Amino acid sequence: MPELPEVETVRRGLRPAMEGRRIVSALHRRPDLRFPFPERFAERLTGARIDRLDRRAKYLLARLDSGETLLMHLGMSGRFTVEAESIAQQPGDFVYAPGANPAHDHVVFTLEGGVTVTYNDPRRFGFMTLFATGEEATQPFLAGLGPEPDSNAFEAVYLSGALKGRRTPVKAALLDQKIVAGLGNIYVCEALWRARISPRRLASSVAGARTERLAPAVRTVIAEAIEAGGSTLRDFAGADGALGYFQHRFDVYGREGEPCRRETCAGSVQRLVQSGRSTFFCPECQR
DNA sequence: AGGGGGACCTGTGCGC
DNA sequence: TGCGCACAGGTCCCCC
Repeated sequence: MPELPEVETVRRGLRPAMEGRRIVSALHRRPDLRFPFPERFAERLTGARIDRLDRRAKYLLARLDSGETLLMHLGMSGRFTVEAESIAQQPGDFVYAPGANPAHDHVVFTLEGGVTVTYNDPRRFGFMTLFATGEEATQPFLAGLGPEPDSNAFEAVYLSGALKGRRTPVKAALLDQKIVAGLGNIYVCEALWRARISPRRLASSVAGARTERLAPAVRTVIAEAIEAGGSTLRDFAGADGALGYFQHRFDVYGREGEPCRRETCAGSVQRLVQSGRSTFFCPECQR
């Protein structure tokens, strides 16, 4: 799945297709994804205009003029495709991304102007729900999320406080969406490499100079990945062929056995498993 | 209460 | 070529 940069890339791709358009019809082809669709899902969407498409952490939030917000999460393998004869293709726009098995087209939104937005998700870890706009603070998925990496709130002093006393490897702490919103397995590995911090180091021992390096490392890796249009791995197809090239810039993720990219380092990238998930790091320069 | 592990799914790629 | 296993971007839930 997509992590924050991929979700942001999807948001930017979907905006011209969705914002300002009414939903002519909505269709879900099964009763559930990860969770059941909410009551009267299609009915509540039909006729509503999408005023704005926002993002918080890895959630897409479509603000509707009905007073509700459509919350969408892509899980591990979710992808949106757009078919829109009426939208002139501009550099950076979405185009239909072929290759998805249509058996996993679970949701189809038909919008004004001949625009069709289809949600495809083979593993079905994604989900959609509706809530009253303004109720974000009591929404289980949104309440308690940590700051966005690009927000002023996310800086070394905050991070130091958030990691303090945590008896867990720093890698696990950075995956905790309550500490910082939007990081996933790839960008945590990349940020720790940039900050020269071992993923095995206890979070409680990351403070001072290390948080001074870690907060900007998180911020810049996410910013650069967004700038590159996210990364395109297996299940994540951004859409536009010009997008999604950040994976070519991974310093450690998926590079087991290859040389460390730090010029001053003679080490090589190792893979280990933490909490059942792969971690890639350089044991020479990450301490 | 915090932390670890399993569960939820399907698809792909690799070794035998 | 075929089969079985390991692994994949997330996160919820249960148990310790």
